[in-house]
Amino acid sequence: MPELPEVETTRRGVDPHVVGRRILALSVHEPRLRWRVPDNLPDLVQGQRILHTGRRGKYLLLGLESGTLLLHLGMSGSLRVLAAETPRVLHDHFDLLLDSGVTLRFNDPRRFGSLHYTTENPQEHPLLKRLAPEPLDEAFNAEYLWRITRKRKVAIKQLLMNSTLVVGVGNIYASEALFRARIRPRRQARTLTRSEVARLARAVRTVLKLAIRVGGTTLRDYVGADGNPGYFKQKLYVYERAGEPCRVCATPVKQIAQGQRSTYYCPRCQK
DNA sequence: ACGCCCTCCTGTTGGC
DNA sequence: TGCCAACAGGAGGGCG
Repeated sequence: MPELPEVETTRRGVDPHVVGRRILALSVHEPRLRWRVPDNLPDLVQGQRILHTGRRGKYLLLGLESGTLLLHLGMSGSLRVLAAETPRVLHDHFDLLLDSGVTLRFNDPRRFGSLHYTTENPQEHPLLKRLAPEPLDEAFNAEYLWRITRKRKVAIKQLLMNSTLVVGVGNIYASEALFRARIRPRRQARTLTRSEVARLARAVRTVLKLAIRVGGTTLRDYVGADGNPGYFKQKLYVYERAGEPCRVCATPVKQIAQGQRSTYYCPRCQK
């Protein structure tokens, strides 16, 4: 599923095809996404030039002349760069047609994705303004993680997936970061020591950067803007490896449930 | 402030 | 083979 590395991969794939292009039309085929796409959105963006792309957490941003488009890929979404005449397939929900003959086409079987437009500073948008610091920015460091973990009883894995505390980390990278930091996912956040917090902050950054480098993780649906899958699946230590030998110590990987989500860890490597 | 539970939707898988 | 429940990568909103 699209977590930070998949969204960043999509942004990088899309960027050279869209910056400087003009939007000929936004065609919404299915407005019923996570939030209904407003009927007047096509009128608002038509004719505008795309000035830059950006990302905030798992939101992909397209900076236009008079505003910003905010796209979330949800659980099963992908945004592809295609020739405008490419036939649509099931679950293609909108097309952003550009003056180059290319279209940005959004496909999302589960419709948990979303598309918003704002003419204000996008960082002040209700969906973005409460998000935690970017994990690849300086502000996300051991000191920050130490501070937010001190009084929290919640399991550290669930804390990693709370976007007001840490952004960009979903179910896959939470398990992977905890493995790399050698910390058990069920540990209460406040019980982590200084050195564990430092290892975890580093592990989050490392795992996200490595995943970006290989185009993200494709388990089922995800493809980048060019239609290619990501290759980080081959580098997963624990995710979806229940019963298989730990790549470090060969102990069988365990699977547990936390908040209705699967978590994977090595009972020997992680304390 | 925090923690928990529910919800949105479709597709796939596994058990009986 | 068919049916059905459980589950799948997110996260906002509401409640106590």
